[in-house]
Amino acid sequence: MDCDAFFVQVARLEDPHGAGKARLLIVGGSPTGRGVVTSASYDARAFGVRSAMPTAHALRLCPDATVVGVSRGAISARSRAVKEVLEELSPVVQAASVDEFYLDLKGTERLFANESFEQSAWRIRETVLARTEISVSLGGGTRRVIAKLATNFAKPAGVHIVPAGEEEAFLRGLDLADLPGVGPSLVEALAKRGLVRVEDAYHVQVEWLQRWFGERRGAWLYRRIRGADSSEVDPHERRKSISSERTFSQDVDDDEELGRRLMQQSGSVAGTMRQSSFRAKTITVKLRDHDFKTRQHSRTVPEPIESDHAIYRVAKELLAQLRKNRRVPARLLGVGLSGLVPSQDASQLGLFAEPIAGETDRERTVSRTVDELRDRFGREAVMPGRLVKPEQATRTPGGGRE
DNA sequence: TCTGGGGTCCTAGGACCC
DNA sequence: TCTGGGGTCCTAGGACCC
Repeated sequence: MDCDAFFVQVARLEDPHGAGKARLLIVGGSPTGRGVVTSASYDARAFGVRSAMPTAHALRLCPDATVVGVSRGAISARSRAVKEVLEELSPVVQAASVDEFYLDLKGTERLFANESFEQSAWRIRETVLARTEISVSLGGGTRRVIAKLATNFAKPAGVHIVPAGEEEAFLRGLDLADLPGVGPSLVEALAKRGLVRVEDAYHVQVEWLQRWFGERRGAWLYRRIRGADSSEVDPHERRKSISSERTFSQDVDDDEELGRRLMQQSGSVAGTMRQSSFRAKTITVKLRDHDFKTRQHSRTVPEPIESDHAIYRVAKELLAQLRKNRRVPARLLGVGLSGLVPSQDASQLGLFAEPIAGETDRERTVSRTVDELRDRFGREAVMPGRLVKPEQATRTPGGGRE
Protein backbone atom coordinates (compact mmCIF):
# COMPACT_ATOMS: atom_id res chain seq x y z
CA MET A 1 0.00 0.00 0.00
CA ASP A 2 1.36 3.31 -1.12
CA CYS A 3 0.03 6.76 -0.29
CA ASP A 4 -0.62 8.88 -3.39
CA ALA A 5 1.69 11.93 -3.45
CA PHE A 6 1.76 11.70 0.33
CA PHE A 7 3.58 14.97 1.11
CA VAL A 8 1.22 16.86 -1.21
CA GLN A 9 -1.82 15.37 0.49
CA VAL A 10 -0.51 16.19 3.95
CA ALA A 11 0.41 19.76 2.94
CA ARG A 12 -3.15 20.27 1.68
CA LEU A 13 -4.77 18.83 4.78
CA GLU A 14 -2.58 20.98 7.05
CA ASP A 15 -3.20 24.16 5.07
CA PRO A 16 -6.56 23.82 3.33
CA HIS A 17 -6.85 27.47 2.33
CA GLY A 18 -3.33 27.82 0.92
CA ALA A 19 -1.80 24.58 -0.32
CA GLY A 20 -5.26 23.04 -0.37
CA LYS A 21 -6.37 25.46 -3.05
CA ALA A 22 -3.30 25.15 -5.28
CA ARG A 23 -3.83 22.77 -8.17
CA LEU A 24 -0.17 23.07 -9.15
CA LEU A 25 1.57 22.28 -5.88
CA ILE A 26 5.18 21.50 -5.12
CA VAL A 27 6.30 20.38 -1.68
CA GLY A 28 9.98 20.99 -1.11
CA GLY A 29 12.76 23.35 -0.20
CA SER A 30 12.72 27.08 -0.73
CA PRO A 31 12.83 28.12 -4.41
CA THR A 32 15.66 30.61 -3.86
CA GLY A 33 17.74 28.37 -1.62
CA ARG A 34 19.18 24.94 -2.18
CA GLY A 35 15.98 22.97 -1.99
CA VAL A 36 14.74 20.08 -4.05
CA VAL A 37 11.25 18.80 -4.79
CA THR A 38 10.02 16.31 -2.20
CA SER A 39 6.71 15.66 -3.92
CA ALA A 40 4.56 17.33 -6.56
CA SER A 41 0.82 17.22 -7.27
CA TYR A 42 -0.19 15.11 -10.26
CA ASP A 43 -1.11 18.31 -12.14
CA ALA A 44 2.41 19.65 -11.56
CA ARG A 45 3.93 16.34 -12.62
CA ALA A 46 2.28 16.81 -15.99
CA PHE A 47 4.77 19.67 -16.53
CA GLY A 48 7.68 17.31 -15.95
CA VAL A 49 8.21 18.14 -12.29
CA ARG A 50 9.75 15.17 -10.45
CA SER A 51 10.87 14.57 -6.90
CA ALA A 52 14.56 15.18 -6.10
CA MET A 53 14.66 17.85 -8.81
CA PRO A 54 16.02 21.24 -7.67
CA THR A 55 13.06 23.46 -6.85
CA ALA A 56 14.45 26.23 -9.05
CA HIS A 57 14.37 23.89 -12.02
CA ALA A 58 10.87 22.69 -11.22
CA LEU A 59 9.63 26.28 -11.18
CA ARG A 60 11.11 26.87 -14.61
CA LEU A 61 9.10 23.91 -15.90
CA CYS A 62 5.98 24.92 -14.05
CA PRO A 63 6.13 28.66 -13.24
CA ASP A 64 2.62 28.90 -11.82
CA ALA A 65 3.20 26.25 -9.19
CA THR A 66 2.95 27.07 -5.49
CA VAL A 67 5.88 25.86 -3.39
CA VAL A 68 5.27 24.96 0.24
CA GLY A 69 7.01 23.08 2.99
CA VAL A 70 5.43 20.59 5.33
CA SER A 71 6.50 19.83 8.87
CA ARG A 72 8.10 16.53 9.78
CA GLY A 73 5.68 16.35 12.69
CA ALA A 74 2.64 16.52 10.40
CA ILE A 75 4.11 13.85 8.13
CA SER A 76 4.77 11.38 10.91
CA ALA A 77 1.42 12.05 12.60
CA ARG A 78 -0.49 11.31 9.37
CA SER A 79 1.71 8.31 8.68
CA ARG A 80 0.98 6.93 12.12
CA ALA A 81 -2.75 7.47 11.62
CA VAL A 82 -2.68 5.48 8.38
CA LYS A 83 -0.71 2.70 10.03
CA GLU A 84 -3.19 2.45 12.89
CA VAL A 85 -6.09 1.92 10.51
CA LEU A 86 -4.11 -0.68 8.55
CA GLU A 87 -3.37 -2.58 11.72
CA GLU A 88 -7.10 -3.01 12.26
CA LEU A 89 -7.54 -4.33 8.73
CA SER A 90 -4.59 -6.68 8.36
CA PRO A 91 -2.96 -9.09 10.80
CA VAL A 92 0.59 -8.09 9.84
CA VAL A 93 1.66 -4.58 8.84
CA GLN A 94 5.16 -3.35 8.14
CA ALA A 95 6.02 0.28 7.49
CA ALA A 96 8.61 0.45 4.71
CA SER A 97 8.74 4.26 4.86
CA VAL A 98 6.40 7.06 5.94
CA ASP A 99 4.14 6.47 2.96
CA GLU A 100 4.60 2.80 2.09
CA PHE A 101 3.33 -0.24 3.95
CA TYR A 102 3.31 -3.98 3.43
CA LEU A 103 0.24 -5.95 4.50
CA ASP A 104 0.35 -9.72 4.84
CA LEU A 105 -3.19 -11.02 4.49
CA LYS A 106 -2.21 -14.64 5.00
CA GLY A 107 -4.73 -16.25 7.30
CA THR A 108 -7.62 -13.95 6.40
CA GLU A 109 -8.89 -16.22 3.61
CA ARG A 110 -11.82 -17.47 5.69
CA LEU A 111 -12.50 -14.16 7.41
CA PHE A 112 -12.93 -12.42 4.04
CA ALA A 113 -14.28 -15.43 2.17
CA ASN A 114 -17.24 -13.39 0.96
CA GLU A 115 -15.07 -11.01 -1.05
CA SER A 116 -12.35 -11.33 -3.67
CA PHE A 117 -8.75 -10.28 -3.05
CA GLU A 118 -9.46 -7.26 -5.21
CA GLN A 119 -12.56 -6.33 -3.21
CA SER A 120 -10.53 -6.58 0.00
CA ALA A 121 -8.00 -4.16 -1.44
CA TRP A 122 -10.73 -1.67 -2.39
CA ARG A 123 -12.28 -1.99 1.05
CA ILE A 124 -8.92 -1.22 2.66
CA ARG A 125 -8.45 1.78 0.37
CA GLU A 126 -11.87 3.22 1.15
CA THR A 127 -11.53 2.62 4.90
CA VAL A 128 -8.17 4.39 5.06
CA LEU A 129 -9.56 7.30 3.05
CA ALA A 130 -12.66 7.63 5.24
CA ARG A 131 -10.73 7.46 8.49
CA THR A 132 -7.59 9.47 7.67
CA GLU A 133 -8.50 11.54 4.59
CA ILE A 134 -5.45 10.05 2.87
CA SER A 135 -5.88 8.55 -0.58
CA VAL A 136 -3.85 5.40 -1.14
CA SER A 137 -3.22 2.76 -3.79
CA LEU A 138 -2.86 -0.97 -3.29
CA GLY A 139 -0.98 -3.60 -5.23
CA GLY A 140 -1.51 -7.27 -4.53
CA GLY A 141 0.45 -10.42 -5.22
CA THR A 142 1.84 -13.63 -3.83
CA ARG A 143 5.21 -12.07 -3.01
CA ARG A 144 6.34 -8.76 -1.60
CA VAL A 145 8.21 -7.67 -4.70
CA ILE A 146 5.21 -8.49 -6.92
CA ALA A 147 2.87 -6.52 -4.67
CA LYS A 148 5.23 -3.55 -4.70
CA LEU A 149 5.48 -3.56 -8.48
CA ALA A 150 1.71 -3.87 -8.74
CA THR A 151 1.17 -0.61 -6.79
CA ASN A 152 2.78 1.25 -9.71
CA PHE A 153 -0.12 0.09 -11.86
CA ALA A 154 -2.63 0.92 -9.16
CA LYS A 155 -1.64 4.57 -8.81
CA PRO A 156 -3.24 6.92 -8.28
CA ALA A 157 -6.17 6.02 -6.08
CA GLY A 158 -6.57 2.51 -7.38
CA VAL A 159 -5.96 -1.20 -6.92
CA HIS A 160 -3.99 -3.67 -9.03
CA ILE A 161 -3.83 -7.38 -8.27
CA VAL A 162 -1.45 -9.81 -9.95
CA PRO A 163 -3.24 -13.17 -9.68
CA ALA A 164 -1.29 -16.21 -8.52
CA GLY A 165 0.32 -17.91 -11.51
CA GLU A 166 0.49 -14.77 -13.62
CA GLU A 167 3.65 -13.35 -12.08
CA GLU A 168 5.93 -14.29 -14.97
CA ALA A 169 3.72 -12.71 -17.62
CA PHE A 170 3.40 -9.58 -15.46
CA LEU A 171 7.17 -9.24 -15.01
CA ARG A 172 7.96 -9.89 -18.67
CA GLY A 173 5.99 -6.79 -19.56
CA LEU A 174 8.28 -4.55 -17.48
CA ASP A 175 11.56 -2.73 -18.04
CA LEU A 176 14.52 -3.88 -15.95
CA ALA A 177 14.64 -0.34 -14.57
CA ASP A 178 11.21 -0.93 -13.01
CA LEU A 179 12.57 -3.63 -10.69
CA PRO A 180 13.20 -2.37 -7.17
CA GLY A 181 16.94 -2.36 -6.51
CA VAL A 182 17.81 -1.89 -10.16
CA GLY A 183 18.93 1.73 -10.28
CA PRO A 184 20.61 4.01 -12.83
CA SER A 185 24.03 2.40 -12.49
CA LEU A 186 22.86 -1.18 -13.03
CA VAL A 187 20.47 -0.10 -15.79
CA GLU A 188 23.39 1.39 -17.68
CA ALA A 189 25.53 -1.71 -17.27
CA LEU A 190 22.66 -3.90 -18.47
CA ALA A 191 21.89 -1.66 -21.43
CA LYS A 192 25.53 -1.94 -22.53
CA ARG A 193 24.85 -5.64 -22.98
CA GLY A 194 21.65 -5.02 -24.88
CA LEU A 195 19.36 -5.76 -21.96
CA VAL A 196 16.58 -3.24 -21.36
CA ARG A 197 13.37 -5.19 -20.88
CA VAL A 198 12.85 -7.94 -18.30
CA GLU A 199 11.98 -10.03 -21.37
CA ASP A 200 15.51 -9.48 -22.75
CA ALA A 201 17.15 -10.72 -19.56
CA TYR A 202 14.92 -13.71 -19.00
CA HIS A 203 17.01 -16.09 -21.11
CA VAL A 204 20.39 -14.95 -19.71
CA GLN A 205 21.97 -17.67 -17.61
CA VAL A 206 22.82 -16.94 -14.01
CA GLU A 207 26.51 -17.65 -14.72
CA TRP A 208 26.66 -14.74 -17.14
CA LEU A 209 25.00 -12.35 -14.74
CA GLN A 210 27.48 -13.42 -12.08
CA ARG A 211 30.42 -12.93 -14.40
CA TRP A 212 29.23 -9.42 -15.18
CA PHE A 213 28.06 -8.23 -11.78
CA GLY A 214 29.73 -10.51 -9.26
CA GLU A 215 28.59 -13.71 -7.61
CA ARG A 216 26.09 -12.33 -5.16
CA ARG A 217 24.78 -9.46 -7.22
CA GLY A 218 24.38 -11.69 -10.28
CA ALA A 219 22.46 -14.28 -8.32
CA TRP A 220 20.31 -11.56 -6.81
CA LEU A 221 19.47 -10.10 -10.21
CA TYR A 222 18.64 -13.53 -11.63
CA ARG A 223 16.09 -14.03 -8.86
CA ARG A 224 14.73 -10.52 -9.09
CA ILE A 225 14.06 -10.88 -12.82
CA ARG A 226 11.91 -13.87 -11.93
CA GLY A 227 10.16 -12.10 -9.11
CA ALA A 228 11.58 -14.56 -6.59
CA ASP A 229 11.26 -13.09 -3.11
CA SER A 230 11.27 -15.11 0.08
CA SER A 231 11.26 -12.10 2.43
CA GLU A 232 8.44 -11.99 4.93
CA VAL A 233 6.43 -8.98 6.07
CA ASP A 234 8.06 -8.21 9.40
CA PRO A 235 6.15 -5.90 11.74
CA HIS A 236 9.06 -5.60 14.18
CA GLU A 237 11.60 -3.83 12.06
CA ARG A 238 14.37 -2.35 14.15
CA ARG A 239 16.16 0.85 13.33
CA LYS A 240 19.84 0.36 12.57
CA SER A 241 20.99 3.96 12.45
CA ILE A 242 19.93 7.51 13.27
CA SER A 243 21.34 10.55 11.54
CA SER A 244 20.91 14.23 10.99
CA GLU A 245 22.41 16.23 8.18
CA ARG A 246 21.99 19.81 7.07
CA THR A 247 22.87 21.64 3.89
CA PHE A 248 23.87 25.20 4.73
CA SER A 249 22.16 28.05 2.91
CA GLN A 250 25.70 29.24 2.21
CA ASP A 251 28.94 27.26 2.27
CA VAL A 252 30.80 27.38 5.58
CA ASP A 253 34.60 27.43 5.74
CA ASP A 254 35.19 28.64 9.29
CA ASP A 255 36.27 25.87 11.66
CA GLU A 256 34.65 27.48 14.68
CA GLU A 257 31.36 27.88 12.87
CA LEU A 258 31.51 24.26 11.73
CA GLY A 259 32.25 23.26 15.31
CA ARG A 260 29.13 25.07 16.55
CA ARG A 261 26.99 23.40 13.90
CA LEU A 262 28.51 20.06 14.78
CA MET A 263 27.61 20.55 18.43
CA GLN A 264 23.99 21.36 17.53
CA GLN A 265 23.64 18.34 15.30
CA SER A 266 25.36 15.96 17.68
CA GLY A 267 22.91 17.07 20.36
CA SER A 268 19.95 16.71 18.07
CA VAL A 269 20.71 13.14 16.90
CA ALA A 270 21.73 12.10 20.39
CA GLY A 271 18.41 13.42 21.75
CA THR A 272 16.45 11.52 19.11
CA MET A 273 18.36 8.38 19.96
CA ARG A 274 17.73 8.69 23.70
CA GLN A 275 14.02 9.12 23.02
CA SER A 276 13.96 5.64 21.54
CA SER A 277 16.19 4.35 24.37
CA PHE A 278 19.28 3.41 22.43
CA ARG A 279 22.99 3.92 22.78
CA ALA A 280 25.42 4.01 19.88
CA LYS A 281 28.74 2.30 19.33
CA THR A 282 29.64 4.01 16.07
CA ILE A 283 29.70 7.75 15.38
CA THR A 284 29.96 9.06 11.82
CA VAL A 285 30.62 12.61 10.65
CA LYS A 286 29.81 13.46 7.06
CA LEU A 287 31.07 16.46 5.19
CA ARG A 288 30.03 17.54 1.72
CA ASP A 289 32.47 20.02 0.19
CA HIS A 290 31.47 22.99 -1.95
CA ASP A 291 32.20 20.91 -5.06
CA PHE A 292 29.78 18.19 -3.86
CA LYS A 293 32.54 15.78 -2.99
CA THR A 294 31.22 13.86 -0.01
CA ARG A 295 33.50 12.38 2.61
CA GLN A 296 32.85 10.68 5.92
CA HIS A 297 34.78 9.42 8.89
CA SER A 298 33.49 7.10 11.56
CA ARG A 299 34.72 5.65 14.79
CA THR A 300 33.50 2.78 16.90
CA VAL A 301 33.96 3.21 20.63
CA PRO A 302 34.47 0.28 23.04
CA GLU A 303 31.26 0.98 24.99
CA PRO A 304 28.03 2.38 23.53
CA ILE A 305 27.43 6.05 24.43
CA GLU A 306 24.36 8.29 24.56
CA SER A 307 25.19 11.73 26.01
CA ASP A 308 25.42 14.90 23.92
CA HIS A 309 28.82 15.50 25.40
CA ALA A 310 30.46 12.15 24.69
CA ILE A 311 29.06 11.98 21.17
CA TYR A 312 30.21 15.50 20.41
CA ARG A 313 33.65 14.71 21.75
CA VAL A 314 34.08 11.87 19.23
CA ALA A 315 32.43 13.84 16.42
CA LYS A 316 34.76 16.78 16.97
CA GLU A 317 37.82 14.62 16.37
CA LEU A 318 36.29 13.06 13.27
CA LEU A 319 35.50 16.51 11.86
CA ALA A 320 39.03 17.70 12.62
CA GLN A 321 40.44 14.76 10.66
CA LEU A 322 38.14 15.42 7.71
CA ARG A 323 39.12 19.09 7.69
CA LYS A 324 42.78 18.18 7.93
CA ASN A 325 42.51 15.96 4.87
CA ARG A 326 40.82 18.62 2.77
CA ARG A 327 40.13 22.13 3.98
CA VAL A 328 37.65 23.71 1.56
CA PRO A 329 34.26 25.37 2.11
CA ALA A 330 31.61 22.87 3.19
CA ARG A 331 28.01 22.79 1.99
CA LEU A 332 26.73 20.00 4.25
CA LEU A 333 27.49 18.63 7.66
CA GLY A 334 25.97 15.48 9.13
CA VAL A 335 26.23 13.32 12.23
CA GLY A 336 25.17 9.68 12.25
CA LEU A 337 24.83 7.10 15.00
CA SER A 338 24.88 3.36 14.35
CA GLY A 339 25.69 0.13 16.10
CA LEU A 340 22.60 0.85 18.20
CA VAL A 341 22.16 -1.08 21.43
CA PRO A 342 19.02 -0.82 23.60
CA SER A 343 19.91 1.30 26.67
CA GLN A 344 18.95 -1.48 29.06
CA ASP A 345 21.16 -4.07 27.37
CA ALA A 346 23.95 -1.52 27.35
CA SER A 347 23.70 -0.94 31.10
CA GLN A 348 23.66 -4.67 31.76
CA LEU A 349 26.80 -5.08 29.72
CA GLY A 350 28.26 -2.20 31.66
CA LEU A 351 28.04 -4.16 34.89
CA PHE A 352 30.68 -6.53 33.66
CA ALA A 353 32.70 -4.19 31.55
CA GLU A 354 35.56 -1.96 32.55
CA PRO A 355 34.56 1.47 33.81
CA ILE A 356 33.42 3.31 30.71
CA ALA A 357 36.35 5.10 29.21
CA GLY A 358 34.44 7.42 26.92
CA GLU A 359 31.38 8.54 28.83
CA THR A 360 30.94 9.37 32.48
CA ASP A 361 27.84 8.79 34.61
CA ARG A 362 27.71 12.53 35.08
CA GLU A 363 27.49 13.16 31.33
CA ARG A 364 24.65 10.67 30.99
CA THR A 365 22.80 12.24 33.89
CA VAL A 366 23.20 15.74 32.46
CA SER A 367 21.81 14.68 29.07
CA ARG A 368 18.88 12.85 30.61
CA THR A 369 18.08 15.78 32.85
CA VAL A 370 18.17 18.17 29.91
CA ASP A 371 15.80 15.81 28.07
CA GLU A 372 13.38 15.97 30.97
CA LEU A 373 13.53 19.75 31.16
CA ARG A 374 12.86 20.04 27.46
CA ASP A 375 9.99 17.58 27.77
CA ARG A 376 8.37 19.78 30.36
CA PHE A 377 9.31 23.30 29.25
CA GLY A 378 9.99 22.99 25.55
CA ARG A 379 13.04 22.59 23.35
CA GLU A 380 14.35 26.09 23.98
CA ALA A 381 14.29 25.69 27.75
CA VAL A 382 17.88 24.48 27.87
CA MET A 383 20.47 25.38 25.28
CA PRO A 384 24.21 24.98 25.05
CA GLY A 385 26.04 28.15 26.06
CA ARG A 386 29.44 29.60 26.75
CA LEU A 387 31.19 29.37 30.05
CA VAL A 388 31.41 32.82 31.65
CA LYS A 389 33.03 34.10 34.82
CA PRO A 390 30.56 34.47 37.67
CA GLU A 391 30.89 38.26 37.86
CA GLN A 392 30.03 38.51 34.16
CA ALA A 393 26.95 36.36 34.43
CA THR A 394 23.65 38.13 34.07
CA ARG A 395 20.94 37.67 36.62
CA THR A 396 17.69 36.28 35.33
CA PRO A 397 14.33 37.44 36.74
CA GLY A 398 14.16 34.27 38.80
CA GLY A 399 17.47 35.12 40.45
CA GLY A 400 19.36 32.42 38.62
CA ARG A 401 22.52 32.91 36.67
CA GLU A 402 22.93 32.64 32.94
C1' DT B 1 18.97 22.49 -13.34
C1' DC B 2 22.85 22.35 -9.81
C1' DT B 3 21.94 19.05 -6.89
C1' DG B 4 17.45 17.48 0.55
C1' DG B 5 17.16 14.34 4.29
C1' DG B 6 16.19 10.00 6.19
C1' DG B 7 17.40 5.47 5.68
C1' DT B 8 19.22 0.19 4.06
C1' DC B 9 22.38 -2.92 2.04
C1' DC B 10 26.70 -4.37 -0.25
C1' DT B 11 31.72 -4.49 -1.23
C1' DA B 12 36.51 -4.54 -0.41
C1' DG B 13 40.56 -4.20 2.18
C1' DG B 14 42.88 -4.48 6.56
C1' DA B 15 43.32 -5.98 11.39
C1' DC B 16 42.95 -9.58 14.26
C1' DC B 17 41.96 -14.27 15.97
C1' DC B 18 41.96 -19.33 15.93
C1' DT C 1 61.47 -20.45 6.32
C1' DC C 2 57.77 -19.13 3.84
C1' DT C 3 53.36 -19.74 4.45
C1' DG C 4 46.45 -21.93 4.82
C1' DG C 5 41.82 -21.06 5.62
C1' DG C 6 37.95 -19.47 8.03
C1' DG C 7 35.63 -16.03 10.73
C1' DT C 8 34.52 -11.36 12.71
C1' DC C 9 34.89 -6.55 13.17
C1' DC C 10 35.93 -2.04 11.43
C1' DT C 11 36.14 1.69 7.90
C1' DA C 12 35.17 4.15 3.47
C1' DG C 13 32.58 4.47 -0.31
C1' DG C 14 28.79 3.62 -3.35
C1' DA C 15 24.14 2.08 -5.05
C1' DC C 16 19.63 2.38 -4.10
C1' DC C 17 14.93 3.64 -2.03
C1' DC C 18 11.21 7.03 -0.58
